[in-house]
Amino acid sequence: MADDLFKALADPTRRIILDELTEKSGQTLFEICSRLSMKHHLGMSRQAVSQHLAVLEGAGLVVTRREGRYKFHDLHTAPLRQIAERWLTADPDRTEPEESTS
Amino acid sequence: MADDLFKALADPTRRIILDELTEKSGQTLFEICSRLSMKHHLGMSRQAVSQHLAVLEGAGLVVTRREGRYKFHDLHTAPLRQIAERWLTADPDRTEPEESTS
DNA sequence: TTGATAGGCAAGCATTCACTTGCCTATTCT
DNA sequence: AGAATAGGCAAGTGAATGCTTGCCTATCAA
Repeated sequence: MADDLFKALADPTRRIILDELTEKSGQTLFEICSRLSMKHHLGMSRQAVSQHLAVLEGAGLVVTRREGRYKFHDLHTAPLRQIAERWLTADPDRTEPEESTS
Repeated sequence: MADDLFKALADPTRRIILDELTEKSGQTLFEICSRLSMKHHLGMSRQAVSQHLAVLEGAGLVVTRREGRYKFHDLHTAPLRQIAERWLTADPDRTEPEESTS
């Protein structure tokens, strides 16, 4: 379960997709495709992006809803919350938490 | 740079190593090996574990110090802090942050 | 109904990745 | 010095991963 999450985040393209969905949630596959192509110069096939979205959905980071022939992809950040906390609990090196916790 | 971090976290064995270093920082390679074998029933060669530690060190999650013939591995959680925050900033679905932020 | 748009399925390919095996170096103990 | 301990380097292997290509389904507009 957690494995899917970390594996999903392991790919740079998928992280960019999350960035784009953060900027604008509820995008279609084609919309994400063109954003990757335009903004990030990633010339990938539509299927490649579709597969990435499937992985993200499998990890629970993206939820989808169908409307007619459109399928909208929404970001779901809930699974991210547990990530860092797994090792930050015991936290042996609180060297630079931030500049002076004001 | 961030790529090394996410790639390092993508492997379940490496995450367990981080768990073990969280429980007790400053372990040697052999100490980690036997913990993986005993507690987690992971019968891996010493080199396999060594390679995992190299990946974790490359990601900045583990720092090492040599003393004589021993090499101690310490957890360094600083890189973890930036992870979740990357997509939690805009945060479109604050559904369940925790039970009532008291 | 025809054509265009939005998306899906599945096989194939090339690279990456985790792990092993074999051998080598460095430090410590007797 | 010699043996044991702690670790490192590098080539090889099998499986997983990212991506492509080809074809198929579903919805909407003309």
